[in-house]
Amino acid sequence: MAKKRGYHHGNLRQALIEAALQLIEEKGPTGFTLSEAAKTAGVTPAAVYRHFAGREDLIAEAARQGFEMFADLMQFAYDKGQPSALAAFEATGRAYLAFARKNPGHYIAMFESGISLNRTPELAAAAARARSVLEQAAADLSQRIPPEKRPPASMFSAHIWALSHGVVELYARNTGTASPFPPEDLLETGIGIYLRGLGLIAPDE
Amino acid sequence: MAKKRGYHHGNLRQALIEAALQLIEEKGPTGFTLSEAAKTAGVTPAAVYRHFAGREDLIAEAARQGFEMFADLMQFAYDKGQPSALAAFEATGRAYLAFARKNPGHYIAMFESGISLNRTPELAAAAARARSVLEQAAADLSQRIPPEKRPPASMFSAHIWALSHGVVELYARNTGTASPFPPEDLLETGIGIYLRGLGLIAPDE
DNA sequence: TGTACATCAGTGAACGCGCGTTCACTGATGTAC
DNA sequence: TGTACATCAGTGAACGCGCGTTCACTGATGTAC
Repeated sequence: MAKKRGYHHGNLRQALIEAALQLIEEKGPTGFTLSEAAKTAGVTPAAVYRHFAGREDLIAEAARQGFEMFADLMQFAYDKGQPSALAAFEATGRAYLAFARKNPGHYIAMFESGISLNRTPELAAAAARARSVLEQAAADLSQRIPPEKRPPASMFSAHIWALSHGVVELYARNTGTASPFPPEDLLETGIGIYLRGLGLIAPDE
Repeated sequence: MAKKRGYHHGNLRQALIEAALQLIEEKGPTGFTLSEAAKTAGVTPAAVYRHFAGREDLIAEAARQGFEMFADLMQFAYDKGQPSALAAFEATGRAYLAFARKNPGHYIAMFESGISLNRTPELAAAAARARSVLEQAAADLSQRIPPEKRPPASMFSAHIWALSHGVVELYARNTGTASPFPPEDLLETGIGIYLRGLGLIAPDE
């Protein structure tokens, strides 16, 4: 708790972002309104305009912070898995799901809010950094595949990203599709089979 | 064009669904409004209530029709690929992406509108049928794997569904993430590698 | 240390808007005789 | 074939609501002297 009550809020900008994240998580990107975020932060709707150009800008900033956290987390997981390229790669997969689970508001703002990643240069940069961490992990691991059978690292990482995102969207949210398996298991086994397909894990492992 | 103009519309129910699909496609699930769907169909908003309980019901019906079409399409692709289990399986993968591409309104209503699949028994049944087609294809193909290494068919199909859905969401929509590869290629190569991981395709194929 | 003043974060009232939904109604259609 | 009537799909006006945004303002804060 920073200093709060009083005419001046102290740190309204961040408080608004956090209110937005909470509301997005609770009601989906549709349900989020600028007015309610302001009310949650204990402030008049008009006050929001001291810090953001409008509703969309607020979402974009939430998404940007999400990508920054996401990239940091993936980078950390990747580093921790070193020097084993395989361990590092699998750690990023687990980190992906963990991030989506722990920060649903951010995840939704990033991927489900319908916001363009090119809305601001800062947002685009954060998203690009996140992508590059995954691509780096894929590229490292690719080294072990004979060049002539090696898929481009960007394709490799796109496969993994798509699988991870699909698991999150279909099985880690309460859409009524009861997951037949825990999402974590689903992702881990899926990645395992995929890596075996690339010859990166022995067939009988 | 069925008989239209006049006090009675003729087939307002379906016209409303089609208007809804078009609007959902254009503006996302957020942008869709009952009033605008009514206007698009050339009718007063109040008229909608002769056919639907409300806004959500209209979306649910659009989603239901989507799942029916989807299940039919997958079944058709699967049958066409027979008697080769592998060909049948790969055909359903391609059919998945083709459906998402050709019927974005349906796809969004089905997977992105935030509607619960258990909202009505009809919707749940349609969704279950779609799932069962994919699971059947996976089960057939699994027969070729030695039982002790065979993953449950429901897991197998969940992997494929998640990968397909992820490719659609991340790379087949204009979110600003320019796809590094055509989504079709991405999905086909991804499924190929996965199947190789299961030992269903020879390593050098 | 105390006072005057500039800054600017947040107020509160107001706006126009389109939303989903309701209601008593109207008039086109189809059927019974 | 023509008339009376029941049905019910669609009308149009109205509602209360919360939205995003604007505006002139106010009063807390921090700085210069």
